[in-house]
Amino acid sequence: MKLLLLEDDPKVTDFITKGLREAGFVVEHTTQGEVALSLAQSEEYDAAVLDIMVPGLSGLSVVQTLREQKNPIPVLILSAKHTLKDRVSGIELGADDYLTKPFSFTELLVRVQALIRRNSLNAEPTTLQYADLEMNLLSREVFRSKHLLQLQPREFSLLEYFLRYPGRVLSKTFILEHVWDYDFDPQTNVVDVLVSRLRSKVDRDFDTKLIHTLRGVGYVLKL
Amino acid sequence: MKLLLLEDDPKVTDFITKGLREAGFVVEHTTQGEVALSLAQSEEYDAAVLDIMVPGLSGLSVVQTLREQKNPIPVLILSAKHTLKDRVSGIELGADDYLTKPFSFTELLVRVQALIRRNSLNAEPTTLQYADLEMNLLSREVFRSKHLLQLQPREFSLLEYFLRYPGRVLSKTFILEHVWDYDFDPQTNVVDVLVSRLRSKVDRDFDTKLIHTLRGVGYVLKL
DNA sequence: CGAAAACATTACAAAATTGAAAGGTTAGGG
DNA sequence: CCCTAACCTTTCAATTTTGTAATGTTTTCG
Repeated sequence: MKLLLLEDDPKVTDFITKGLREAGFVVEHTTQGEVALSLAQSEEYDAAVLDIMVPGLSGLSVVQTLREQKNPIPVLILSAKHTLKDRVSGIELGADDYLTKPFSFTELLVRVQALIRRNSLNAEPTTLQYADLEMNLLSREVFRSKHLLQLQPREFSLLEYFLRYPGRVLSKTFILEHVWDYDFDPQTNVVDVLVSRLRSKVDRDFDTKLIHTLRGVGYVLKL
Repeated sequence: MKLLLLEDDPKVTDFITKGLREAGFVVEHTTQGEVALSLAQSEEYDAAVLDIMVPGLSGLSVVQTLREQKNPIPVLILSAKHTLKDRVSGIELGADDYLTKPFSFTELLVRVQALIRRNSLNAEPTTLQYADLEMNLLSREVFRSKHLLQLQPREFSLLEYFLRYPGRVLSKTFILEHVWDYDFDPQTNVVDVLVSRLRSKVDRDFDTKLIHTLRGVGYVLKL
């Protein structure tokens, strides 16, 4: 785990780097915002701890620039002031967390670790699966037991909802709202037809059925 | 960073866990394959180090099961034997790396760190962008300067290739091969038509054009 | 048990997407 | 400067996808 630290106060720097290194982080340190920015752009770091008040480019400017460049590196802002205004603008500019001096080292460590963990967990899934059903959202391929299913866009969309909410009943209203973006009843049986079509591809050729009907309630994906 | 270790030899266990903990890893240890498997399934670990020769379920079986369950956790296999056969079967079953005893601790550390880093870097991107063009592969939305473009499937596919190879010339043959999966010339101007349609959505309403023609060569996405 | 409601399936029609062809435009070599 | 090849755009037709409606089936409840 590699961290980037932007801080100009030698005492604070020493205190932070020592602690973080003991905790197993590789820490790269600089006192200049410009350097911090170009280091962060290398995309080699797992998180950045930036002090607002440094000579040259401030920590806030660094976050701002990084976010403009769509750089998702987790950023923790350090500040001597603890005015609400600063806190708000830090978060608004794209920082993930904010800590005001003075702070205990443990406090910092906990937050940094939380940021890194959150970051890796928050990644959107690219595949959804349930039982032997597998959907790859990037390639748009769907497999049931290694067998490729050829789904139409609407069918894909419905199955995506089933897979995002496995075991949960999706009402017809929910389906109309999400698959079609309708907030009214089209007075036809579109949903029934779509479910039927999806079933013919997902369930017809298999013994264990995955799409079940709950009369008067909706449909569920379950074993 | 949390690691899972499957190892039954107390001396080796001690040697490895101490070193890894000093290097900042949280190490969870077990001597039984079954336990290792269920721990790995919790998806809380950043990597697993598995010894092949342990009582009960072997390290190889653990990897195999994990891979069958599509668990992408990076796995390093440890083995006393260094026969080619073992090495091959370990990698074949889905392990990411292989180390034979005896080994130096540094050797192990380097490999584990490499695995974790590689894993987080190898993640497929979910958005592609170039200049003010932005494509989200998961939501299938495309924006140019915050303005949503309504692309058809074929248009989307072509633009995806442009964005995956920005600045690189895509020949008509390349496009036929990738967007259509043709390995022959259909003798019509489908490619020209598709490029024209894409341009009308991507470039028509904007001053700076992104799709350029290279007469006799192909098309490029560039500023 | 029988009627009504909810659901399933099929067939057909409408709409959207894609491919082919034709005609116009541009660029570059002779 | 003209001719030709490459490219661009538009139009039309074929195909694919989606929506509607009709008909058949199942379940529930009096």
